Amino acid sequence: MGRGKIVIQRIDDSTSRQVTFSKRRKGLIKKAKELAILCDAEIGLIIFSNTDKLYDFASSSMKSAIERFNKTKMEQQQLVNPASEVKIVLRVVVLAERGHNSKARAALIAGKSSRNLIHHENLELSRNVQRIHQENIELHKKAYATSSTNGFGLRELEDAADESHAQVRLQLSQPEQSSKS
Amino acid sequence: MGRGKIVIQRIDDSTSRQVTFSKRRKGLIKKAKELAILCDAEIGLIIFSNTDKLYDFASSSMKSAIERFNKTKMEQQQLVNPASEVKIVLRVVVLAERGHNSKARAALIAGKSSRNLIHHENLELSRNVQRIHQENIELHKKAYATSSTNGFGLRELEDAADESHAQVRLQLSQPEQSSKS
DNA sequence: AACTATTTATAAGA
DNA sequence: TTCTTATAAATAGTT
Repeated sequence: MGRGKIVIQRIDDSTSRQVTFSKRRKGLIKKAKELAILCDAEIGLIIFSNTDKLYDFASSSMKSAIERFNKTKMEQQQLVNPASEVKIVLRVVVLAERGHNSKARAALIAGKSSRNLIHHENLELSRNVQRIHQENIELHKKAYATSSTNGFGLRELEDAADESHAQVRLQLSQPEQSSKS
Repeated sequence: MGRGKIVIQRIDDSTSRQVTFSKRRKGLIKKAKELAILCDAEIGLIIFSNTDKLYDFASSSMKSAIERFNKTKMEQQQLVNPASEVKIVLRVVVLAERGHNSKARAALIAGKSSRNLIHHENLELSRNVQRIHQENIELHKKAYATSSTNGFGLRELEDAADESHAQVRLQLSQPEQSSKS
């Protein structure tokens, strides 16, 4: 959309790259805002220039968008994952063959009730999968919680200082006066 | 850009909202891609429809974009924060006046060497700020590390199972054969 | 930093 | 829904 058509490939000239970046970044953020408002969508947009400068837009907050993204991705993973339990059982068999699990190995060598063993291991492993997954979810929660509910983070200190600003100025001048009198 | 001009406000009719969302989302992602290529920028774009469906684009990976975003925000905070040290000192004075710090209060009441005390507290608090900040940075690192280097996460289990897939099939059939012979 | 000729995106209609 | 098309908006190259 300009005097001439362009091909979408890296702009070599650094000056026109910078100019184009400035124009298109502005346009992109505008369109992100419009989409969020028009369609009631939650949007998070992160842009780093090739000079490492950060520009971003979030319709609610970037934290919210990222958390929702991670949550959604994790749920999507969970829907795909039942297959992995089967794979894990297969892996146990391989490990058993390689001598990493003496119980399984013995059963394989004996060639008896390998199906029962596999079923049994399957149950145990399913529980482990569930546990590990739960741990991951909680680690994620904790990870995000730490940055905002640290209890005595810088945000809290600043807010407290801001709140009592007027009083602070008063208090600072009083000791000087009393030591002179 | 259409048959008529529109005002940027939530589209009430759910059908046209859906149609507009579909068109504009596509346009937004296209423009994000173009900006990334033309200007060699790193971009992460997260879009949730009002029906909770996720659409996203990342020029490298969303993980990379989010980590870089968090890292940059943290560094920006650090640059802004020297001011907070001053504020924290002021807060100490306020707290002292309120009786929360007997040492500081005593000095304030005596009206002597409050500047020395403040200077002293400043040094201590600076160290605390540094420590808390470092803790935050490490918590962040840890938070991101846990989701990818859990050691025995599902990814690792799946990869290991995938690797030995062919062998697994062999191993599964052998015990059955040997028990029949 | 503006300008404007063109291209591109898209609102409304089919 | 998908396609069409008139029109609005974005922007490439210029000044």
